[in-house]
Amino acid sequence: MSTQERLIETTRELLWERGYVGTSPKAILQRAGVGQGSMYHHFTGKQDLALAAIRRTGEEMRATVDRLLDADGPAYDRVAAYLLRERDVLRGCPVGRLTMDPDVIADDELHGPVEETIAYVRARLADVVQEGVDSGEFASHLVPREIAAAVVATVQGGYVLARASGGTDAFDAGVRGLLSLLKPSPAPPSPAPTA
Amino acid sequence: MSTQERLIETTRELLWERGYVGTSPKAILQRAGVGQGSMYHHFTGKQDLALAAIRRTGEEMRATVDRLLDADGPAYDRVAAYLLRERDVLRGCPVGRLTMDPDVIADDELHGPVEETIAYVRARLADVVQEGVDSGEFASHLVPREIAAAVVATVQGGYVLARASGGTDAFDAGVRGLLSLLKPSPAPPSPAPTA
DNA sequence: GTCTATATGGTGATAGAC
DNA sequence: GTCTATCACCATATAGAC
Repeated sequence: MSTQERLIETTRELLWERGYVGTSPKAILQRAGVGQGSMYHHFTGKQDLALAAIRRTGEEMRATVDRLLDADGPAYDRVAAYLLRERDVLRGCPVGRLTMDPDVIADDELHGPVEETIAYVRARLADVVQEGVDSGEFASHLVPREIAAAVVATVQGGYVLARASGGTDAFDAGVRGLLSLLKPSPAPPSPAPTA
Repeated sequence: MSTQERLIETTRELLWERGYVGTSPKAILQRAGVGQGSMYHHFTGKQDLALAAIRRTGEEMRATVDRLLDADGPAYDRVAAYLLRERDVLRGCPVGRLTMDPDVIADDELHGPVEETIAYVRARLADVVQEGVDSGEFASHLVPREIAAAVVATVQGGYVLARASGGTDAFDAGVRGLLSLLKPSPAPPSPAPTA
């Protein structure tokens, strides 16, 4: 792996662990095993390097969401796949956590990819919910973009609960709670499910 | 207000805005208009001052939750009151945001009041949901502590969505989405609601 | 490309005068 | 109680040798 790659990957790790204000160039260089000169050769500074790292993390997340939601099957199952996917719960969301970073929010460049990534996930989930409403799988009074927001919020907030309590149970509880609310009723005998 | 009070209140503000790693003693002193000596007279250091600030913020939050959930009325209305209460959405949660702070999570003293406060809110909400299940207001298959976790997570995650998008709409959407899922069905004619 | 100085200002804490 | 040194160390960036 090139020096530049190592810098980006190490920055991604540290941004995830400690956020932007909590990550110093020095810490990145030490963990990457790279000298200071290399970083300022490939990037203009901390912000520029963080930008490359955040963009890549955003791309990765969008790809993951695509993979989960592009699957076949009922809308409920795809939403459930998103909610139940394997996660490093106690580490939190590498994109979402940046929203609590004052220097990220204050910087349009850094804020951009964060905003786009979260918006993308919400939009893709809203589409799936819309399909579920259209097919009669979900109640017609449900508003897809509201349900999508609730789904993403449950995940993002689940990380908060998990980290607050020091365990993953709270995350799982929130997800199960939401799924229990979302689950299509046991379906009265048979009003032609494939209609 | 005493110097000590000013320090605590200013620290609460800065922890809310910038988190623990993003807040320096110097910044606190400047905003509070206090010299360095005063801080080290009243507190042993940054951690000690932050602890006082976090404890107070936690107490305040527990009091707010008590006020909202102790009200009379259907469980749904009380949960809705919690979800719909006035909030400074774009500032996020002064307690929840600390869970993303690596130095808070790594420090048992600082972590303590954060954990207790979030656990308290979840427990109080779970009690309300349990009442709703017991009274038949909510479906019997719902698990109170799971619904409570979903409710708190929706709020905590709603802040993330709001800050990511730079507006409060996403928060409101998530809350409305959850409430639409939670809302007791329009109630078939009249199976004695006060039974 | 990568390295090691070097520089300026911030961080977190202590010392001791008033 | 509050203030102003003072301190050792870190943060971020630049300069220039190799």
